[in-house]
Amino acid sequence: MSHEFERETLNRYLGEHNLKHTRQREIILEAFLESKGHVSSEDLYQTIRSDNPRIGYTTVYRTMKLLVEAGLAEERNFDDGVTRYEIEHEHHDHLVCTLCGKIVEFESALIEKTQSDIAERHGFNILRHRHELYGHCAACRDD
Amino acid sequence: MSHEFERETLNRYLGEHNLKHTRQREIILEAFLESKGHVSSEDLYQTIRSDNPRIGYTTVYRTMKLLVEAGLAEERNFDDGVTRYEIEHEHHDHLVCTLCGKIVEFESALIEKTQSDIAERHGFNILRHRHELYGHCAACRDD
DNA sequence: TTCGGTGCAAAAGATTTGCATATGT
DNA sequence: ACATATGCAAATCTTTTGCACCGAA
Repeated sequence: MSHEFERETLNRYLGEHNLKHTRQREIILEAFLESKGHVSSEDLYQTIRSDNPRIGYTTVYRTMKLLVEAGLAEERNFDDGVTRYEIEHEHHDHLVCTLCGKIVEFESALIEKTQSDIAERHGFNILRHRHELYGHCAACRDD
Repeated sequence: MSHEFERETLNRYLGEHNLKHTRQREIILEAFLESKGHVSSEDLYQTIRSDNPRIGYTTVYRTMKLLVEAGLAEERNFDDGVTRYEIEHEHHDHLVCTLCGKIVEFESALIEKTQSDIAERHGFNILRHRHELYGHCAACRDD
């Protein structure tokens, strides 16, 4: 899947919301799509900076929020006080290595089902959840 | 269970670590134990303030970290940028109402087991995890 | 007396906001 | 032309630190 599809989604969103298609937004979307995911606005700002010194970090922060609004990005927090973004795709949770920072995605229908049961039992209507397992990955355990 | 037990735990900890037993620490521990749990340092500071205007918020922040060290408190974060503390007790996770802020604890052996399996499958050695379900509680859904 | 503790003010770090200017449409 | 976007600086917000003074042991 090329990036064309994503870019089109953004353009449609911009059009539908009276927002302008700017060079900065294009550059930021590009950098985001090319990232491995789980990048912070600061990461993207640093990456973009070298080729585009005139771009402001404020614009990156604002644009990432916009991408979330547009449904292209999803916000994630991994307990280190930095907001990270990943390309929106099917629901999943994360394993995080606290030594090297490696992030692995996982998904469990059984856990999802159990969550629903628990929520129902407590009368809650669940809108979203966070589920993160923190520890040491195989590579780090060998050191 | 009275608070005497907890206070003794703190005193033992203080003694074992060459730390002093101060009036402030006593006041803060008292306020913490009397809270319903899931309180922030700021919450405690405000509560304590009325009776003890001379206490500094810095001391509250520092003391809460100390209580965590001592094993009396546990740190929690619920996505609103504020660190909360609860009285340390058996492991559990949380349901959070995003409308009224209500926090309900839950525990599931099935989920714990599934988590272990997933971690093992990915070669991770899990040290801790976060699992929070966000939504609307029964009371708020009725409004 | 001697360290650790406290309180204030200032610093930090991530993110947001005010505002004058620049730029899509 | 007009409304939105940008970029810089300054403001926020929560938590941490530096430092002179205080107080427990």
